[in-house]
Amino acid sequence: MSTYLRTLGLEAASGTQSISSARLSEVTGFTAAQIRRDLANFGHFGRRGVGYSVEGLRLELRAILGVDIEWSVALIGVGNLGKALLAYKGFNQMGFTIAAAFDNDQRKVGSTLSGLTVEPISKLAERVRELGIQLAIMTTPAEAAQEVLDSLVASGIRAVLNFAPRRLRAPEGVQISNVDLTIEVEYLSHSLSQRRLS
Amino acid sequence: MSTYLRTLGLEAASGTQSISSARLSEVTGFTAAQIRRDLANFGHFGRRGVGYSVEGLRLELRAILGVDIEWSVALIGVGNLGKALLAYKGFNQMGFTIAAAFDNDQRKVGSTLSGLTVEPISKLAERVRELGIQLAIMTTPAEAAQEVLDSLVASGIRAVLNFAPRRLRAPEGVQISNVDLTIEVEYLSHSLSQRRLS
DNA sequence: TTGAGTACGTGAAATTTATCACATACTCTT
DNA sequence: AAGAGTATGTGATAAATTTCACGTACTCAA
Repeated sequence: MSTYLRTLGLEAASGTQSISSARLSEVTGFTAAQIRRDLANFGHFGRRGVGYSVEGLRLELRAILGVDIEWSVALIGVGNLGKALLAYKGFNQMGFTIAAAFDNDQRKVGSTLSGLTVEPISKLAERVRELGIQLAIMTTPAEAAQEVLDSLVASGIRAVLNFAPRRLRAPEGVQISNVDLTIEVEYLSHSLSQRRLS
Repeated sequence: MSTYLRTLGLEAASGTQSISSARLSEVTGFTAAQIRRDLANFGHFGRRGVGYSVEGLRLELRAILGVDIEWSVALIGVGNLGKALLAYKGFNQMGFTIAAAFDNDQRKVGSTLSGLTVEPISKLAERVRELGIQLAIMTTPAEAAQEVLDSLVASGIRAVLNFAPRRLRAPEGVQISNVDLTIEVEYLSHSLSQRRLS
């Protein structure tokens, strides 16, 4: 659904009013049937013989993805990856505002990055409450990850995007999404290796 | 398979000789049956009644994933994300060496980052040949992505990891893996939204 | 108004993926 | 040596996902 929304953004920018599943298929690479099925799952957004209204579908998808409202996000771990995410405009465009940044390294605490002052992790619970943060992005070292997650859960956060290469244990009701950058590269090296053999 | 390999690394570090699918299941979160199926797909690595040899399985998985040899990688686009990836040690640990970094921004060309001098994209084909690069990571802006990919393909690269939020068109035989950081966050905001409704 | 063209939505079929359950094979103790 | 315990590998089964194919609904031109 994210991909569809992004594609619709491009289409809207180029002035298209209406779009068919066939056209979406061309651009996104999914099959047309797949796209129709996906969309029909959430409601009847299209008109037969016509297609989908670009603007209408954008609004629907925004609501489905929950990006029709602004989300406050905490970022924990201001290493290289953390800094990159802080500066990354894609989140803002999608309605995610990184409202606070935390790190345990005394040398980083107090410094300003992309307009945010880095705070110590001990302030986490307090700031989460103050700023109404519901979502966290973890870019901590693997060793610290579980401990940080426990703090996050304790402060009431219920959705976490984890970049640390470690599977985390969280109580029921806390949603964790893991991103492992090396997995993707390994997939490529796997297919290159396979190709070599055949 | 990547996850299994990473888990085995941890187990090896803590001195375990042999590991069962049940134990792997605990740590990785996949079901034991799933793990056995996955592994059996590539060969008979385990011993009944005993389990898998941690070291033996690591070697097998390394070979399967193609990380039993060193890969030379080119990085194109030295923005924040590019810098983060350059400094990211996970790639090195897995046998990926970023051998060259490229950018089209004149202000960046010539600067040194993580021990690499940034080169202009015009040098791409030449350097790919010289360094035997087979794999590229693209962290360019979306607008430049397709053009850069075409250059990469022309210079003989056949596997690309793309962080630019745009679906790329590549000829048959060129493997492209897309990473879109916002998709993961949107998935979380989607499930938070759903939860609110119920 | 009618007919040709377009394109969604969706049952049905096909394919893929995951789970179950157990025969097989190994280890260790008595 | 035998029996109890453990754990793989894999047919069979179940579940999920994708694709096919077509009825339905809309547009436009003549």
